[in-house]
Amino acid sequence: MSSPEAIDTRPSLRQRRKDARPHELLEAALTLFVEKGFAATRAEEVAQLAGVSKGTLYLYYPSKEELLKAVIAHYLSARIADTAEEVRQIDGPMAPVLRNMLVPWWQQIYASPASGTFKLIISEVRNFPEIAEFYVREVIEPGHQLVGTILQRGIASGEFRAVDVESTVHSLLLPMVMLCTHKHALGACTAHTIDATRFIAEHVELVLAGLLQAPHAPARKSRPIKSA
Amino acid sequence: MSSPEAIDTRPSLRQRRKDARPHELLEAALTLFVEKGFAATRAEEVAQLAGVSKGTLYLYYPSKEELLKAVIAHYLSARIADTAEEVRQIDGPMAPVLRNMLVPWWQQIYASPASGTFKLIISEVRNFPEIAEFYVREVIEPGHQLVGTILQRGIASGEFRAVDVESTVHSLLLPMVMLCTHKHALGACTAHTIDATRFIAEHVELVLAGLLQAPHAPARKSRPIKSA
DNA sequence: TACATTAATGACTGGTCAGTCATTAAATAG
DNA sequence: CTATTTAATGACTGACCAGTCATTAATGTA
Repeated sequence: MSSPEAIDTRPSLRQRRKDARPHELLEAALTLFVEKGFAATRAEEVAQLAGVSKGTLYLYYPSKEELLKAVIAHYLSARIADTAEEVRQIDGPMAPVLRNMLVPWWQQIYASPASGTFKLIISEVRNFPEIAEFYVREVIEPGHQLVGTILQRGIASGEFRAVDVESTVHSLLLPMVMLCTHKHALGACTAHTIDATRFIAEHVELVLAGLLQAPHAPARKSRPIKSA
Repeated sequence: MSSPEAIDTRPSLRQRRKDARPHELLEAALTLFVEKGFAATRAEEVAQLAGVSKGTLYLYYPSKEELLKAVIAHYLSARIADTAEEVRQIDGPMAPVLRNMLVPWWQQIYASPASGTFKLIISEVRNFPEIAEFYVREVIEPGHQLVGTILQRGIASGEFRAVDVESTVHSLLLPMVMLCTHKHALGACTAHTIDATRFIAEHVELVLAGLLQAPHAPARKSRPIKSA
């Protein structure tokens, strides 16, 4: 049962461990950085959670700060670009795109550990400006581009009202980001929970209700508004 | 010009300084905790920004942690309860309430230093559970109660569609909180800015468009926006 | 078998910082 | 003017922790 060739393919337990370490360390680091914050997390805790000693951590990442950057970079290895390509190839009404692509996309993100990156970035960007640059370029801009395009196409076809695109993109996305952030902040330490799956779907429906052209909306005379 | 009684009223420079110190320290602490995070801020920095020595800081607050709690408590000394009372006394349609009370309320919060408390709480609650409890009781619950009541009254009168109240409250508020958070995170270190005043108004309009019963829906397009 | 290489360790070091306290300075009282 | 009280200081201490490196253990090789 032991032909010489067979032996060669076996990468040895040790080698396999070694290959897996960087990822295990990143996962442990994400968990702790999100939970306690970067400054309040000790390097040794990260190592321990990943099942190695502190020395081993520094074998793979030269400093705590580099570890942080690696965490951010890893968990953003973007699906956004792919999704943008998918959307470009769709034609027809945009409402189903929001319902059937944006909603599950966010539901997945929310459920995954990647949801923690938002809290992490919010808490730490100001101390690490490089992260800001990276994050804006890799996540915010592509994301806005994507949703902005969907809205513009809907407006162009007459499906949507001619709303302010910039604001509406924020109206769609900010609650999602806040929801992910909440999960790892207050949501993690009180009974005050939010039914995320439901909220994501409901929110998109509400925005859609505000976006879609009312069938025959007669311009309503606005009631006189009393100043407060 | 110097009657004996007049002398008595003068509280002496030193006394006035002493009275002002706690607030000056809180302001300095808020600024730095929001900017750098609690763990990464040195007690001496806070003292320096408030123009005193480290020893003086510890004369007024027994520990860094107590200082943090005092900051949160102080900047939440709530306007929410007052607003709730005002709203209770209003009758008639609820849309103007959202437009004329909620919008300026958030615009004010956004512009004030209090906007930083959201980032602070997000970053630090998990390390200080007492803060969570306090914050839920003093801010989240009253806030939700207030907005929830407005929505319910609108639905009861037929002004609004019968949406899910819980989700809609979140749809209204989460973006506002995220906006304040953004101001002190990414917004403070990149060119990627959001026109907050405008967004707040537009967002409420968008949600209202989704809320109002279709027949009454004001198919108002871009209404003139004053750049603030 | 002995030797070489590579992975992993954890005791140690140097710097940092929360919190203290003996001392100084200012204000007030007698 | 002297004595007393009160505000403020900043040098100091002890704990903590990022990052290092001499040592150990495991694996591979001859």
